[in-house]
Amino acid sequence: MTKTRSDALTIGALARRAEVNIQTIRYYERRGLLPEPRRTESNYRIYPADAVRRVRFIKQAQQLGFSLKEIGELLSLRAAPRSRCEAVRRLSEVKLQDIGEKIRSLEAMRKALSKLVLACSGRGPVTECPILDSLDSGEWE
Amino acid sequence: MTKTRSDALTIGALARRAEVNIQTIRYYERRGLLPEPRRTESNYRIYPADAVRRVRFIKQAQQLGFSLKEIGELLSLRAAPRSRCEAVRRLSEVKLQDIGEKIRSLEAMRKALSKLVLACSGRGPVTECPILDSLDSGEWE
DNA sequence: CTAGACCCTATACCTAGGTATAGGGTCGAT
DNA sequence: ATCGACCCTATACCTAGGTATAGGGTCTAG
Repeated sequence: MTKTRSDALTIGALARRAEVNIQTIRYYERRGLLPEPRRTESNYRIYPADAVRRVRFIKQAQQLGFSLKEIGELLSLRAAPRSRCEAVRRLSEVKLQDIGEKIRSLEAMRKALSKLVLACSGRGPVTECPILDSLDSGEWE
Repeated sequence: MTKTRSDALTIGALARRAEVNIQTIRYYERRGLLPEPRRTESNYRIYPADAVRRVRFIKQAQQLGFSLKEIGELLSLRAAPRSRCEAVRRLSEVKLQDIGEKIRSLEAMRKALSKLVLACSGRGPVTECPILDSLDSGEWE
């Protein structure tokens, strides 16, 4: 009793299973992240069941911080049988560096801002607010 | 010899001193972050010298992570003589929390991705790449 | 046979923070 | 008087990642 291949999906079914909006599927297709699927006679898209995995791949990669453009590169690498794992690792390392920079930048913000918040009693008129004052003078740098 | 008030600036001079694009000044005006300045007879904007501080205030606040919308709130607070420093501190605390969340989210990304990079030898064909594999299966969650 | 749920394309709109361009007018020096 | 540097408005464009709408066609259950 092998499953006969009636595991084909309409776009709506794919979107529900992959937990994205229908429009998002079409958008990914336009962006080249999903291949153009077969069509029925009435021009409806029909997807094989494993299209769900493909969409989830994209979502997972986004959660790791990859942009859609970068995800396109990952997918091309995956599709090219001659490519080496090395290339994937390189993209990932670049992304790790990006993430590190973002974290550092946010930590600098946090440090500067929390210093200001500590300096601010919360009492007193806004004209004496140390937060506004320092934004004005740029002292906090 | 007090400086006579010929310290008025054209938009270009203001932009140069505040180190922003001319278009940015006009954009801030449209967004309500800069008040509409006086005009010459020929309809040129003219700014008092301390408009430079105002623009820098905006830039500094951006560097602390405030959006232009939030900066608008800070500026309104500053302009309202009855408002209390308390309100400024509240906005800043909310912003600190935002920043903290972003950092946590980036750290989760970093952790997950660096685990994958460590698992990847960089050798071998892409079909055996542990990074791509795990994106596909979602195991790394 | 008709209502409702689905699908199609094309186009516009959204947030956020700007930047660029077209088609003008003005000002100062030579 | 004319050249270049400046200014004006209005509008379009940009990145990133979608979402919404208009105006259609299709499919299926009752």
